[in-house]
Amino acid sequence: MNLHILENILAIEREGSITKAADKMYITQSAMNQQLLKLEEDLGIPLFTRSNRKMIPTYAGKIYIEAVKKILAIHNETYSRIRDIAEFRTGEISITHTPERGALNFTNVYPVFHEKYPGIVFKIYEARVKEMEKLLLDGTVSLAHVSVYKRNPEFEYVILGTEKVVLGVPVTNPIAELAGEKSWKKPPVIDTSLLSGQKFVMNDSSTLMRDIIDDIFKKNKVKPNVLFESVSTGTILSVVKNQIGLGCFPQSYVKPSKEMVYFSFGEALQWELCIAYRKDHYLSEPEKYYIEISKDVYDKGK
Amino acid sequence: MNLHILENILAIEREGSITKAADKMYITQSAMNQQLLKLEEDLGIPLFTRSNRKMIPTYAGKIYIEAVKKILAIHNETYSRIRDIAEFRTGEISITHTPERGALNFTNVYPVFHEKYPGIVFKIYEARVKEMEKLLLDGTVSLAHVSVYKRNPEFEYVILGTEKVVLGVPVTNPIAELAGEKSWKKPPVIDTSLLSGQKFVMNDSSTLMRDIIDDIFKKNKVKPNVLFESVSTGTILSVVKNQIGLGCFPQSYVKPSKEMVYFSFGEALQWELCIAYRKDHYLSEPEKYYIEISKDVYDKGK
DNA sequence: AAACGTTACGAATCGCGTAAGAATT
DNA sequence: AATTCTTACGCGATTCGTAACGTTT
Repeated sequence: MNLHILENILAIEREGSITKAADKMYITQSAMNQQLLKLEEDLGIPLFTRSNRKMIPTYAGKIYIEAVKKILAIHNETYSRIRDIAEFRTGEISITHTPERGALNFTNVYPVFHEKYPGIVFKIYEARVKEMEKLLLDGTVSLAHVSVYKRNPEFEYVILGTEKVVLGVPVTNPIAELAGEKSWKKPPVIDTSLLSGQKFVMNDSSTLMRDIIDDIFKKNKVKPNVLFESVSTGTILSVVKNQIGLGCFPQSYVKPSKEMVYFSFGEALQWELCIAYRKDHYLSEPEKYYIEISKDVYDKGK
Repeated sequence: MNLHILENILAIEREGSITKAADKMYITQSAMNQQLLKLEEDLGIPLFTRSNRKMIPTYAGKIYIEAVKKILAIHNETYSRIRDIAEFRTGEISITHTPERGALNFTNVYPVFHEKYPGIVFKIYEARVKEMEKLLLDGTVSLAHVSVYKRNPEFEYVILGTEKVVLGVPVTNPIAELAGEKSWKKPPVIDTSLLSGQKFVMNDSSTLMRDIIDDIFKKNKVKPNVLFESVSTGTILSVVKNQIGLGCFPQSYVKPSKEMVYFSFGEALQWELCIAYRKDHYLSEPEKYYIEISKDVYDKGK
């Protein structure tokens, strides 16, 4: 059944006549009549009482007409919304990032983006790196701000930059002497054999960071003394500053400090900061633009 | 465009695959695919991103799907309502009557009616007899409880009974002596020549009653002295009882009274109590039933 | 005679199924 | 090789317009 019949029914009611309604809708009386008769047959009840004077809706007709009005209202609104989307005037970019990292990046990128696409809203999901893959695969999210240690062949990655993992050591720890004056500028590579038995505030086992650290410690046969775990990089930093134990965090958190010094793990321990999306995902113009300015903002930030 | 596509779109989303959705909906993958492609072409934007893994709704797709859900909800509700109407389980009878008369009849008829058709509601319009014709003709109302003095060829009339017009005369008026003891049982016919110059409380000129009285007075060259007019039969009765003047009202208001006596105008002044409807109006089963029991109730009331 | 709804019929269009193609796993 | 979406093509159903018919004013 053709959708036009819905509008035509309303026309019949408005005009009070099949002939007049047909004229208004640019079809023949015959077609209009056939549409109405077929509809009435389908419903099993007349929608109008035929009077030579006028087409008058029956009780069923009134109910049907009310429904048609509601449906057409929804239909029209939906079509104009979708037309807006097609023209990038409105839309949604769903993106996921980790609680600590993404928000930072996002607040720098968003104002520039909003300039060009004021109608597009971001739907932000916070998730650990491991969960992000699920969100990308099931379509909950189209983009993910992610630190990549091991790539997944189902995804495409746009590299914003690389970041080393840094080891923070309290100044009161004997190891700290090996760091030199300006370790915050260029952290020297640590001799991992020194780390066995050291007290550590570890990243929570839900984090990618923890996987990576476990990985490198296992390779180098380091057995750390884990005091406790935390998902928060801030907590880890403050534990180190308070001379309680050693901790690992991304390079971007490094700042000159009197309470701690920094070491790196060399090339072995670094990851890529990426925006990831499914290989089969069609990138919309706004999404492409978001990725572009993310790269720009990251480069300027250096 | 076939309406089935709406349900099919939801199936594609649910199943995450055209093939599976097609199986569920008992059509071929090909047909399902063609429907989706055509719809997407019409909208000018894809509704799903094709992944070998899954069909994932795009942002536009999500919006479309939401709209479809709303539309199908309205559609289903409407169809079940209309099915109920077709089977007389629910419905509406729109009827008009005069403020004084109809309500009385209606309260007697309604309980019996409700027994058989509990789902049918009455939509009651109060109107003067003269306005009733408009309401019937424009379809606002399908039935009218009406007192018929002159028939209209556009309407069909079901006669419930006839009713004479009665003249009420205060006992203190000299004419009252002519009435005899039990005028409330059988009002004697008045000699209209006695009425010229008498004080009258007249029915309002919007009423059919007034037209009829004017008619008969003109024929008999009676020139009444009109004190004032009222639409309310109750007012007229109380004026007569208070010995202020004479008044006319339907026979059904006659009761034994110490303050007034009754006369009739003979055969000349009587009308038919009817239920009227447009000749081209299709009477539904409940409407037919309502008319039947109206007749029954009227007959018993006598 | 004019206006309007209904019906008959042929032509154009639409929608579906079969079957083959293309791409991915 | 198997699965899934896409495309080609032909058949059958649907829909529309022309035109005639029936009824009312």
